[in-house]
Amino acid sequence: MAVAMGTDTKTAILDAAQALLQTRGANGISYQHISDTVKIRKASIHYHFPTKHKLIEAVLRRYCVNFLGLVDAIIASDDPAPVKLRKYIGLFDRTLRNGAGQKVCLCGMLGAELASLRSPTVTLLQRFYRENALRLEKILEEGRKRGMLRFDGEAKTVGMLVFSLLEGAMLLARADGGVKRFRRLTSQLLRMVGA
Amino acid sequence: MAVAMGTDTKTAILDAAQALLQTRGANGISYQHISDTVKIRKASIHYHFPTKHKLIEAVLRRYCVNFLGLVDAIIASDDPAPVKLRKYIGLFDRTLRNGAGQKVCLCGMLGAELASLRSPTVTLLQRFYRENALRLEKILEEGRKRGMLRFDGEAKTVGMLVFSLLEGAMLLARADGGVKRFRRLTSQLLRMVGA
DNA sequence: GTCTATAGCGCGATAGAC
DNA sequence: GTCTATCGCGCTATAGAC
Repeated sequence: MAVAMGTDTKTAILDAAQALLQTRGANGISYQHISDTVKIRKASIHYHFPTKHKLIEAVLRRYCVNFLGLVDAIIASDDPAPVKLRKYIGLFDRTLRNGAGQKVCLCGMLGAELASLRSPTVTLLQRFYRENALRLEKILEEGRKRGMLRFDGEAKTVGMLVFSLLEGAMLLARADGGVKRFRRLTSQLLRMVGA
Repeated sequence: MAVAMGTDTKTAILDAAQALLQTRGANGISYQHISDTVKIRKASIHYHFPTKHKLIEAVLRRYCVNFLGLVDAIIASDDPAPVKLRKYIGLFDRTLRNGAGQKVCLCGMLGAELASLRSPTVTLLQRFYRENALRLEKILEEGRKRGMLRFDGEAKTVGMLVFSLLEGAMLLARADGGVKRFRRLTSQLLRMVGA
């Protein structure tokens, strides 16, 4: 038996931990919370992830790979830049929708709790921010060159701005306005970059 | 003796709690942290604020009043709209600077921890967001009418966008780029509303 | 109004049986 | 790999002396 597909315990723990992290944050969850979701005793979680820090790091690492993979797929397509941008925004929109308006981007959440995180996790977070800004820069610059986007200033700066807005809008949408508000903001953003 | 000015214990606790909340969040601090800062035993804090929730609520209430007061002063001045906008952004910039790059807006932080907060605190948070967006709308609309700002779309939506960006940019700036990055983003934002 | 002492609980983590 | 049991600690909150 190579892999016990689907019901892999490690994956189930990562899934539960990620969902909890996206709603309550690192300081707001415990092994007990995870144990309540996955049908496993809290002590057993330590077999798969010896410490809480290691667990968070593992969740974050998987999240980054998955997310950036989706972004790269969007970039690799031959959609025009405005569509790529819409699809990119759709990744955040989906999180808000799937989480019943209670989840935010994992990296936005952990960014708020930065002071409680350890070095490998902080480094991963920084890389995630940079990689996203970089990919947005690419989309924006390409779109502008081909005349399908229109904005002043460096694409790099606008890329960071778009990313920062998405993280901020997600956070605030949860408290007030929900997905509807989030969409109004992202539509306005698209307008401001000429999409 | 009416008031023991300056060294009011209650105020000292609020100050310490606010600073800690802005760096570590509600779930990241304890009465012990506050006790380490203010020279008072942790049990004594309960005399002034019976529960942690009440303490957080009190910090938030004071923060909202102070912040919105500053915003109203900016609006009441006869500066042109672009200057008002710059001054408004300056409020966030100052927090980032004064906190040695470790503090974010209290309401951005608590927004991330929304799921751990109780009803009166959540309501205050929502009000803070709305009041800020409302005031930004006012500045933006006035600036556009007088031809000193230029942007497409509803001033209300752009107001929410500006506020969301500031909260998001602050959060991310702490992890990567600091005040310098924050300023690059806000300069770009001003450019995008024609300031 | 501040203190010491402590109740009572939940936490992360470990030991050792199965 | 998962369990039960438990350690040791930090937390919020309370009781009662001063």
